Amino acid sequence: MPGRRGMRSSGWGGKFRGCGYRMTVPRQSIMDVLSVTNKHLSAEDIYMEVHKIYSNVGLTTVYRTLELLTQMGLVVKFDFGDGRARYELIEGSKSGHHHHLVCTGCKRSIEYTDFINEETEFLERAEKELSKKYKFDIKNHIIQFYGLCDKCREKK
Amino acid sequence: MPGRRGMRSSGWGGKFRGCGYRMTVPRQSIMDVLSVTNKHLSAEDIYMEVHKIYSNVGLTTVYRTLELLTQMGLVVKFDFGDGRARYELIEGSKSGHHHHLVCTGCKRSIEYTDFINEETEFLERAEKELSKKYKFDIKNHIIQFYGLCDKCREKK
DNA sequence: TTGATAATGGAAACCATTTTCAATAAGAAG
DNA sequence: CTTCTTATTGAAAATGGTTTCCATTATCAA
Repeated sequence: MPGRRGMRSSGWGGKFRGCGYRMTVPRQSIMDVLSVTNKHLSAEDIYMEVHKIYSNVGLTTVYRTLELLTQMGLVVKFDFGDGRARYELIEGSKSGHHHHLVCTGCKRSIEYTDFINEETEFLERAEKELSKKYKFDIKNHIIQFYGLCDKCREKK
Repeated sequence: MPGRRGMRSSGWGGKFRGCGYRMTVPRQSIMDVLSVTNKHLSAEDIYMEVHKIYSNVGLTTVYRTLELLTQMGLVVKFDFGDGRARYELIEGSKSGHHHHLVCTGCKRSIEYTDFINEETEFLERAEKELSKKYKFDIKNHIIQFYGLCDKCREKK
């Protein structure tokens, strides 16, 4: 019976400690929120979600953890132009790899999963070569298409 | 001898008027700055540049114009994570179509033009199909790779 | 030239994100 | 289990890029 007692669910702790960081209650609960959702949440969204369970976790910590996760390459930070950043766990259990269509009018975004296979092939090669050429340790990527959604188009 | 008298250089005026907007001195000067540069400038960068010639153009107007240009699909707005947005004229005379490698450590970005041809083929098809499927009027796109640059990697 | 109204600029307001700092808790060592 | 070092945290205050307000000015169709 491996790992009784502590048994703090998922193995994120190891990941953190492996990078020289500590696993804490706030961090664990933020990971929980991120791995359960299937949408891109803002820092405040996450804060409110975490708050339901641990009402003493502060918004500041949420921001700090999100920054840390981004550095570690576990999370991607998106900017859809509405003034607040969104975060997604890479390969976030739920919705698989995807990209976004962003409306420059209402700033809403649509997630799409089309072409992912063709993309992957192309992106993997690009990633490999760019890493070498520019001495970059590439952790992840984003592709976003900008334009006007159905509703915003007819408004104008 | 077509268009004497006014002869205000480039044909941006028509583009603006065609969309129901007016061509003004601030707008013209912002377009001038954008079409001459070959790097992604922040609103303030543009403001300072414009200010050299027209010291009475306000920062507010720069923001407003940039937003307008983004809506019109003439400009792309980038977020490299350093807290200020960057703007680039599409097909901005100088550097051609390109994408960015963004360092999550120092927030600096590297512009690359590799793979653009292969990309284009793929993206055009994606753009066409996504437009139809999601009823989106796609104006442009971005691709960004995130990771750590050479310097930031050895720091940690 | 004129008039309707789009566009502007400066100052004030916004508000997401960051910084500060004293208090707390993770985890290695004993 | 207790101790000790120090990473982490939370609350409040500060920051600073971007927006909003509004009286004034300028564009351009008629």
